[in-house]
Amino acid sequence: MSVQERKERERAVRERLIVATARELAEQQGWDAVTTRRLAERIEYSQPVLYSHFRGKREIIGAVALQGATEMAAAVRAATAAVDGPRERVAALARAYLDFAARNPAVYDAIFQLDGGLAYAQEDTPEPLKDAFAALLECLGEVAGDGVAPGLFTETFWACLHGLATLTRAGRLPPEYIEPRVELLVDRLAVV
Amino acid sequence: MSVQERKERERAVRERLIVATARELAEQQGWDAVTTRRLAERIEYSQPVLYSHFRGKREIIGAVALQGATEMAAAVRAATAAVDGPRERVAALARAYLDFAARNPAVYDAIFQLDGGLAYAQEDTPEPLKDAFAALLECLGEVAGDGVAPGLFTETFWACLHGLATLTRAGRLPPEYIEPRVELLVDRLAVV
DNA sequence: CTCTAATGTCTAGCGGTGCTAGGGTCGAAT
DNA sequence: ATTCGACCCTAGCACCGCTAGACATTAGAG
Repeated sequence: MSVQERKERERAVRERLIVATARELAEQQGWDAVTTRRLAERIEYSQPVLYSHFRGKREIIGAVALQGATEMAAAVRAATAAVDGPRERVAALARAYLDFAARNPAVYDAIFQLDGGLAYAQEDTPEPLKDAFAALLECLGEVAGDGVAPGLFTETFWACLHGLATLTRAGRLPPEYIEPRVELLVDRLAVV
Repeated sequence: MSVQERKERERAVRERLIVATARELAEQQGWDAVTTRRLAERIEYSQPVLYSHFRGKREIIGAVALQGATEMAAAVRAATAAVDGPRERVAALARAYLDFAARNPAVYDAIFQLDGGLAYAQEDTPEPLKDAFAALLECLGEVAGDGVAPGLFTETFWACLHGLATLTRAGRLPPEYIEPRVELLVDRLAVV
């Protein structure tokens, strides 16, 4: 029995190695550079090994996305936990979100831009994704204002942050003035 | 002289055919399906002909993006021109924007998601892109409110719309409730 | 301890991609 | 009529995601 357990353990280690390597490579050189050949070479196994862990490249992206979503939820909670006052808490959330996107562009893409084969906004949505939304909801639900559903407010606010994050990173928006844009969003959207 | 002119005319026609075909194919089957081989086949020329018009696939995407930006600017202006009152004008703009994105997903991607090799938010930005932003600015600048620069306000509002458009289309947001989200955005962000 | 069977991995290859070199054809100008 | 140059196509490169089948290596039975 112990032999089988050891093998499973080793397989799990290797699977984590694949995900970590894919993420690293994506952050270093972009997702285009994450080819199955290069990835296989970096983990020092042949290509087919990747397919014994994942159905294909898409699922690898999905695995990175789930890992990233967990981290993002933690980052948002950490940034908002110690802040007093709903207005400042929302501002802290917005900064933490945009900061995460700027510091982990490839991971952010995996979560929100690329096709990782994940279900979104459904009941079979993976837990990390639901939890990331929940982390936003916990903070943003407080400032939805009367007559506005917290979920709807959270979705809308989130969409605004997402727009800022993606347009900034894609060079569609000048990268300075991030802070005043955040201020504008928070001041106008959040009802304190 | 006339012969040369005719040839130039024919070249221009063919170039438009390439762009139109690429766009059509992208809207029908997604940008992934727009390969140089398929595109060449559809225009009934061989692949190298594409490269006598464009440096590569990226530039073809860029050409579709420019065409789309022009149309989008026109759509926004048309939707807002006949509307009275700044608040309703902004709401009309938002709906027109999201409607354009929903009706022309591939074109929207070409403009805002994909790499078409275009410069954004710089002085050498192509005119159609500048004009599309100007179309937004004309309407949104009115409702920036005191102490907020019209440009900054427009960028931020636009980012919100972009976030809604992309998240909705990527299945990250449930597609119903588009209207209440727009109402929320307009009511809170626009100062009338 | 040996042999068999199964597990795991690798090599090699398929059909596809974006892109390009080089040869050939056809029309225009002399 | 002939030359010459512009134009386009065939064929091929290196790479992609993915997989079939050969090959070790190891586990477990006798």
